[in-house]
Amino acid sequence: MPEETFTGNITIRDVAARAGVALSSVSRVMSGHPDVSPAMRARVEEAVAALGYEPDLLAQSLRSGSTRTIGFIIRDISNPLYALIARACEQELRRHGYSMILMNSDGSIETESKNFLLLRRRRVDGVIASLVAEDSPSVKKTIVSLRAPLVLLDREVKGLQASAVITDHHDGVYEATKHLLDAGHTKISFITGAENVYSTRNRMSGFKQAFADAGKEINEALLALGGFDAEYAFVHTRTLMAKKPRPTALITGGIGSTSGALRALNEMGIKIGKDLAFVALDEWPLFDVFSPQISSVYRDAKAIGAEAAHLMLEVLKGGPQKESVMETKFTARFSSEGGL
Amino acid sequence: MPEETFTGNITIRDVAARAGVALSSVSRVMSGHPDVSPAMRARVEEAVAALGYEPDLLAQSLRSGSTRTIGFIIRDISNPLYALIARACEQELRRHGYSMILMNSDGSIETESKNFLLLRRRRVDGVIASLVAEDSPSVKKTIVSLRAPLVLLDREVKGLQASAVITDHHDGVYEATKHLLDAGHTKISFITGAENVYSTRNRMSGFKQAFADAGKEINEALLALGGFDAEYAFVHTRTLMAKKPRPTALITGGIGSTSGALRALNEMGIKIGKDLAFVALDEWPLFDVFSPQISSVYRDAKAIGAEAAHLMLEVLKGGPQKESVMETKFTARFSSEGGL
DNA sequence: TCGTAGAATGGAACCGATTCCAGAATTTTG
DNA sequence: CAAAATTCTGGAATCGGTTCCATTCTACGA
Repeated sequence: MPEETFTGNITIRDVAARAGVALSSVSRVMSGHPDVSPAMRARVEEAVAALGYEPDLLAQSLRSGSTRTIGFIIRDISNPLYALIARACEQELRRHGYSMILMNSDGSIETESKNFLLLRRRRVDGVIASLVAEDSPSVKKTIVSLRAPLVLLDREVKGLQASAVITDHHDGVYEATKHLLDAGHTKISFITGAENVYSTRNRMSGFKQAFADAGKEINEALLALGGFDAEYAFVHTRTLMAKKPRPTALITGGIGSTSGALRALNEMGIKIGKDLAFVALDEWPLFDVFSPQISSVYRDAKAIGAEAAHLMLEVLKGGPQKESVMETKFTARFSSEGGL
Repeated sequence: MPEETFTGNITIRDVAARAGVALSSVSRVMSGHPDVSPAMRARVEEAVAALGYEPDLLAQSLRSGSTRTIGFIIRDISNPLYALIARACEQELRRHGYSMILMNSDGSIETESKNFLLLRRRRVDGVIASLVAEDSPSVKKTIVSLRAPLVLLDREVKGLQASAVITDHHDGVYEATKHLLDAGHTKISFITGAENVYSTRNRMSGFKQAFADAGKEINEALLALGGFDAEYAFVHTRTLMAKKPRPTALITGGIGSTSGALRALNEMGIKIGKDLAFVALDEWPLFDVFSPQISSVYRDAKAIGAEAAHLMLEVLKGGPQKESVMETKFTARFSSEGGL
């Protein structure tokens, strides 16, 4: 009987000693290697069970080169849309034996860059990310240096090897805009992030298409495409709503924008669905319960998260990189009435 | 000039070769060890810069025994309260060089247990968790076997070495209940999770105290203390609201419960603030913007997350385990009017 | 019966760092 | 100026596994 000291953790060495076999044999049994006799398997398994041995994932990772860990970088987990995506993604990754390291970039390119660097040092097997911007050369360089598969969320970066889960905002926004135009609106405001990310460009393309099809002109002065955060939307809602010919309708892109705009409108005493027609892109939980009920362009965050995980697992299995397109759906509710 | 092949990663070996020194010297320079001559430091730093060397965190972890990783186990990251906590916590941990592995337990004790086990195999330096239940012996055993510091969120487990961030729900709930009792309500329903977690017990204690101080009797049949999920609240709201003498007021504990209850009330056509006085424990983003405006017992999720990180860092530095108490605040809004 | 293919096992190198220990170089002390 | 103390540096062991290679043993066909 070997001198097993139970002060530290039980290692493969302890198991080998107890079973009276070589380290390599224990390893083979644990990993299900075919070159193992039934007798050997039984002896090792007995020792493993008796000692309660569990292989150290750190040591395994160092040797095998795979950490079974995926980095997940988003702007802000407290954004309910991202939270739903993250949850579905984590569940799916976990089902396949992967863990998720979560990092918030807080909307800062430097933080985002640092996060990528750190994930590289941690040797993660892959990264799922929603970039702050698509046109940052430093982030791009960092990503290339990762040499690990990448899945982008609603982003398109030229010259980058990556899978992506892309939302087709175009159709949803087109329907929403058409809905407003049909009701007679032309002074339509749009508040969302900058056009250096796919989602904004794609949304604007639906917006423009609707105007073009209706033979109407977009009033560029009513657009505020500068940031996804609530603060930006708050400030610009106030500014836009103070203009001389006031916009009669407002579309906000993203939950932060919607949140900031609603707060500003509330403070200004502007009632949506009455004084102003309002459409939100992306939904809140309980959109259908709270009043005023808000017209929205919906997307299935849970499906997006699961799909991101699938694309990642696919590439990790040696499969090809892919781009999945998720759809959006416009629902007219009370908030998009009135305003004229 | 050594034969540096740039096919793989740059290791400490490459740096040592280029600088013409021993591995140990490079290691000493990198870790800021005092026994290093200025000349040595300069040579090594030149080589590090020239090669772009970054130490492998995996290898460092294996040797040093510290992964600089904290596990974070919660029921559901898509719960906005947890999302805010997680974000603040991650930011704080990141500022101190730690990364966060996020795991959802989905309200299942088995999943929670598996998560703890996995975190142990990953050799995380600590775990921050909001347990599904406090009375599961299997989870308790698993936690003890972790032999890593633990910070509990709103939980008290007897005979467990752990720090904790505890919310003082008592006072907030007391005020809320008093508010309802003062208005003349006695048939007050309460829907939330089971009493095998601290938060429910502490909330019930405030609830009971208010009744006692008012000299009124609690109607036990109007309590539904069985689950934090929306589905449970949905079902029991329907049942409770169908009782012969209908409750005139309803308190829901937690965001899931509130969500399920609101949906049920909406379907049943019961208007809060008019047909029923309603108070929610924990807030949603934009509680003050949506209508009907909901009376609530608020707690600062951001502060809770940051505090959890602090407690963890404290213990990792060798400090003592502690328990921090966060306060709650009741705000009466429109939803708690009417009902009688 | 012997040579050889195949199965099973042990030994050792390796993944990429840290750290202890011994020895060389340098400085201080008597 | 020799001995001792101090400062640096290199070598080797170690963390806990995986995997290649060589060796032994068994079974098979010629």
